[in-house]
Amino acid sequence: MARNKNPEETVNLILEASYHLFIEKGYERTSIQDIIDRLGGLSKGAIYHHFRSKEDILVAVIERITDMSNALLLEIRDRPGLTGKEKLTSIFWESIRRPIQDKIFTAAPNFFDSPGLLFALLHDTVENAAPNYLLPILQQGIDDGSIEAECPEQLAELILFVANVWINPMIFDDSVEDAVRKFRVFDKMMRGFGLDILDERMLERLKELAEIYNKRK
Amino acid sequence: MARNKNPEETVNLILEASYHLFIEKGYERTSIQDIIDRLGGLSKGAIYHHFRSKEDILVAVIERITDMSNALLLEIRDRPGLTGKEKLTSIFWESIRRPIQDKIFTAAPNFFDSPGLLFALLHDTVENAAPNYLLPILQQGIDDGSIEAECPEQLAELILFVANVWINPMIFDDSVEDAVRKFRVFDKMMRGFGLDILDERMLERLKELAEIYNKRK
DNA sequence: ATATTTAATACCGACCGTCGGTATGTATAA
DNA sequence: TTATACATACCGACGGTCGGTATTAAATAT
Repeated sequence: MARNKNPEETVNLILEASYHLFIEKGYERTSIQDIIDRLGGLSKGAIYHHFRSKEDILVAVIERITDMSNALLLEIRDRPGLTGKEKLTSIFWESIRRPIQDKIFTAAPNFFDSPGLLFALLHDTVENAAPNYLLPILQQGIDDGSIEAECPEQLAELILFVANVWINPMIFDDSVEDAVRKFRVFDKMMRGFGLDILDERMLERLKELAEIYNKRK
Repeated sequence: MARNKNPEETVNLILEASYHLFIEKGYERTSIQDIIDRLGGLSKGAIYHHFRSKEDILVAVIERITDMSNALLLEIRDRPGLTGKEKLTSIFWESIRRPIQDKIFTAAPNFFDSPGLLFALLHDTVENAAPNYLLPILQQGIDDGSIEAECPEQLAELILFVANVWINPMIFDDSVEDAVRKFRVFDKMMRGFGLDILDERMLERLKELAEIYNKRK
């Protein structure tokens, strides 16, 4: 392949190809050669010019995914004119209304063949998303009186944790009924913390999603 | 190495060696040669006589770990003369009193370098532990009136999920205070489900554990 | 301004060591 | 004698390296 004047494009191409391959085949089962083939013309040397290792590519890909999935949290956190509780409600409603991780979950029926990806999301949840995005929202809620919490750091972790790793993959559950039950249990958990932010509108939308995804199997 | 009269011993040796290596170095970074070296004398042919692949060894090792960590659940589930709620309390108290996963967590400061292991525990939680061990206990509690739950299947999943993946690794948290906060949030969550099973005795024991593990770092 | 040199870098592809896995052989237990 | 517990030589594929080439931008000279 001819030399590119602005190499960022090449980096993007590599990441794009790797992203799809990692999701389709899993990280371990994707070889450098696979990436080269998909890029059609780019050489091994080129890849190793831009990345130090295969794992380095994975890290960059994961960063993309987490950035993408955190974009909504970031935007809502800084959205003006809302109470903390309203922001929390917005997060759940909007992430259900237009599921960001669509591409990941739909394109990757063997998402669970790639523990690395799931684990990376988990790691990001604890190290980044919870303290930097959800915690400030809870704090604001505590300040403006719309939320009550004794240990907001841990509560933020728990909520994102359960939402990302337990609730989110529910679309793979064998039945819509199970998805609804998960939603109810999650709702009860949130109410236990004084957070009555889930409503019937969300449940209806959830059923829609569950049905759509179930049909694809 | 000479031929062993009962080959089960050889299988055990292979699993034992692999178990430690997987925990110390992670699965990916452990080579078959590493296992051979650790076994001292046994050959590659021997290993591939007893196992079809490296992944096959991993599966067997994971089965050992999950069996070990489920042994307590199994025993308590079938323990006679207790209400469902009392059994639930027993699970938490006894798993804190003598932490089963001691060996895993202490021997593996890079446990999180092995997403595969963590993921396997997670998978076992959803597919095995929750439906086969915790759910019957919740069901019994519902029957004998000591527990109230609308969706026991999902509740069992959630509880084990949070306990295994969020609470259990807390010993690696930077401070004892954070561990205590996690415990409080978890307690509040359980009380939200009408399960007031955690008490001060557990908290004290937890502080002990957290202090012990923190000193090792 | 234009031409020439220089240094940096985007990219190539042959090559290397290591890995998981296999084929074949040998010794021992039943 | 036959099945099996093990040994060993070997294979292809893998991640990664390295010397080299082509292209570009910056520095310098004209």
